[in-house]
Amino acid sequence: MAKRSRLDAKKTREDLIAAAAKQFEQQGYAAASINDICKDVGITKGALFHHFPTKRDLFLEVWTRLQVAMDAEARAAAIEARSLTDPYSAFLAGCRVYLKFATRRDYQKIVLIDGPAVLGLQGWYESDHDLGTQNVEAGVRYLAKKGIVAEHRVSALAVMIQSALNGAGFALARQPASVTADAVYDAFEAMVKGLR
Amino acid sequence: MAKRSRLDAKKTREDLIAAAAKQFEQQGYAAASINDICKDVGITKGALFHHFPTKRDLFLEVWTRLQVAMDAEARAAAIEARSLTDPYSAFLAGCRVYLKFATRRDYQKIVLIDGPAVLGLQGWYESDHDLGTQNVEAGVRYLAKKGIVAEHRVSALAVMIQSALNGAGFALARQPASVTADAVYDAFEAMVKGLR
DNA sequence: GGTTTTACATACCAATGGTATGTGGTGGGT
DNA sequence: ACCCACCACATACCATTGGTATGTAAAACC
Repeated sequence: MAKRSRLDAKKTREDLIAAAAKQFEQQGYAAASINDICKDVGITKGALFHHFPTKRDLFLEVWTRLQVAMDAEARAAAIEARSLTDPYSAFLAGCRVYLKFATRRDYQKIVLIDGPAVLGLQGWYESDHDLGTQNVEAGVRYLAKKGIVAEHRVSALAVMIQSALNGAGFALARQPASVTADAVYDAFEAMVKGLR
Repeated sequence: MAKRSRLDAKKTREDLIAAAAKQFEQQGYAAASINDICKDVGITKGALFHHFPTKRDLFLEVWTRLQVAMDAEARAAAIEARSLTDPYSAFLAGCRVYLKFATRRDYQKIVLIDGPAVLGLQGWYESDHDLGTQNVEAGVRYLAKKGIVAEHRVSALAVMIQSALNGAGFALARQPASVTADAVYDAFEAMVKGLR
């Protein structure tokens, strides 16, 4: 039986993450089977547990990649908007990206739904990979510096704004949709504008 | 071995729900063992599966009871506030109760964290037991009737307001707390007031 | 008072996440 | 060029899990 080189190992790992992401999205974390993931990749459990010591660690990897992707896109959007217009628009651009991710099925199932249950309260908040929180808080803090919102409300507002975006994403995923993406974004802007 | 009467069966069922609630809160749904719950009550699995066809059904019962308790308290507070002052204060009183529940450990773990993962998107939204959503939406709809918020934003705002309260509850439970309950109230009221 | 139904207990099952161990190939050191 | 440690898997196995099938004594009903 052909044993693989280090380069192949990296590919195996990537395949594993891709297969896991698919299973976690489609079946949910609990229903996603380690055996099924291995079958998808074409390896055995021994290989999987060689790359990831536990199912939770595999999930964490998938979770982190989604968060990093969201972070990158949000930062890029915010930076572009800031150079084109003003920092306030930049903040809204970041929120728009966040809202876009909150409507994605994989992001919903993995990050928003199973994430808290699998990683726990600690994992959710203590992890410095919770980039959504950091970005939103940075945005609100900037608004405070500009005098748009009160300084002492920054933390509380940031938490609530991020949660509002999460909930909006859920609402958009509901079938049949009682609200549209445009309506949500409109309402969100109205809410943020009211903070002045 | 003494077989129980129907009155004892009711007690067994209640004991089962109480033990399950404790386990679900302390261990989380996945880690909570059916065997442990049975051991707590002093019965066997046969009895448990006689009362609840599946672990999920047992969880649903615990989940529903929490939702009903929250609903009752929120309605009572809103009704009292409305008779004392105005409908706007009544809405805030209801939100205050919701926020209080969102800081409770059992409500967080069972309803907010494990709830979506166990019951799924369908169970979360399609269930007519999601009283939190219904109450918040009713409150916002009333504000719209009074001209405080735009009519076409009712649904979107309701979802975001409820999620904002959820997130605020989590933040308040975080150790060490980066925000206080008063600060959250203050920020929440400022956000809602801005909607006019 | 005999029959049905209720409220459990007992025994068992397939599947799960995880572990312990085996093994062939690869790469670095000399 | 050779050796050997290590890497990347495979194989075999395990305890525990949620769930089922069946048994059974007591209660409820006609």
